[in-house]
Amino acid sequence: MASADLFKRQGYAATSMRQLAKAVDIEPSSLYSHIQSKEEILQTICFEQAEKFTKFIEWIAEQDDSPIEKIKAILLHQIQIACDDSTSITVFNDEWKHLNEEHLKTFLISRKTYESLFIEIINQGVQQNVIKDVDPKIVFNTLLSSIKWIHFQSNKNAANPNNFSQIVDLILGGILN
Amino acid sequence: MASADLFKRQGYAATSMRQLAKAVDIEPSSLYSHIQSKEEILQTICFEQAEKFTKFIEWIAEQDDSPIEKIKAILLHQIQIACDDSTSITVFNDEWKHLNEEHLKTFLISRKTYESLFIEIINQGVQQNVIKDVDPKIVFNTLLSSIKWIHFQSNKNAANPNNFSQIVDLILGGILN
DNA sequence: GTCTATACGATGATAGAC
DNA sequence: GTCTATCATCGTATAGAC
Repeated sequence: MASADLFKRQGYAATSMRQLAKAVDIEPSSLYSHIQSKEEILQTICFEQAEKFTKFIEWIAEQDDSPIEKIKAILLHQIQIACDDSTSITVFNDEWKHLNEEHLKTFLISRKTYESLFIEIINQGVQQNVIKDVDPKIVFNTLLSSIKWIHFQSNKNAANPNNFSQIVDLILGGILN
Repeated sequence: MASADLFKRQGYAATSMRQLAKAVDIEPSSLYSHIQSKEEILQTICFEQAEKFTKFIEWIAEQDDSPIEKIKAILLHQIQIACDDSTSITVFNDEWKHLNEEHLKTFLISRKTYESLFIEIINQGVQQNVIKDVDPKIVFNTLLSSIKWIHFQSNKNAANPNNFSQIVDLILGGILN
């Protein structure tokens, strides 16, 4: 999608319908045969990604794997998507605040659900004594945040599939030798 | 600064001069007695923060501390600032891409300088065998990224000074027990 | 589904009086 | 340094012909 690319580079608010139209080589008004509003584009991108993540964590949560294996799988999944579709992920990460009031509300609920499922897994790890007994919210935020640079990489540099598990091990095990 | 607060909440592009004016209770045109353009406000915020970070890492780099101590100090400093002035830090982190061509160029050079100094410290740690031998750019990005959630915290929750060293230890040592 | 034409409010910024 | 008045441009979106 050309719109995700523009939203990623310029941000949602700084991207006009005129630019969007030029990117797909039609007149601005013609866009409205495909969409109802500019916000609808943003909404589609954000909720597509949100659903992807939520479905995965819901699936992982009910597997028989250990908490550590589950967290590894989630991080690997996130990294994979950040590489495969870096534009949509950037929009999902950085532009959701421009959703309209109604969509924003739904979006935040969805994030909260995701957080709860993740924190449940962390708590299991703490109980089993394989994860440090630190505030689970800190662990959650640190884990998710630590991979939010990959989608900015210009390409295949630090963030190619060969490095995926290396990155996950770094995050889980720390940088200390 | 009221402008940093609006830029944080709505983003630079979505914030108008009229809103900025209302926030300080004057007419929009009166703003131009204090600034030359909207972009100048953004520029001031971004470069103030950039200078703060650069000065600190330059100072740390020439200390006698071990690489790990240096990295700890840098992360603690970043966390401290993220708590003290979360609005400016959010603008610095997320809105710099709206700088004009000339300022953007300077800004990116400044970031590159910062990255080089940080990576040098990481490399020292790797040579001394106290830091894992992973691509230093991955380590750099992961470390810096992992604290980029603190400035979003509503307040004093997970991110109060008592937790600072806990967070740093988590990042350096990983979540594994 | 695409076009031309257009509505019309919002945008950043300026001129000039006080 | 603040105001009122204003400018030119761009913003999203619609109407209606083809």
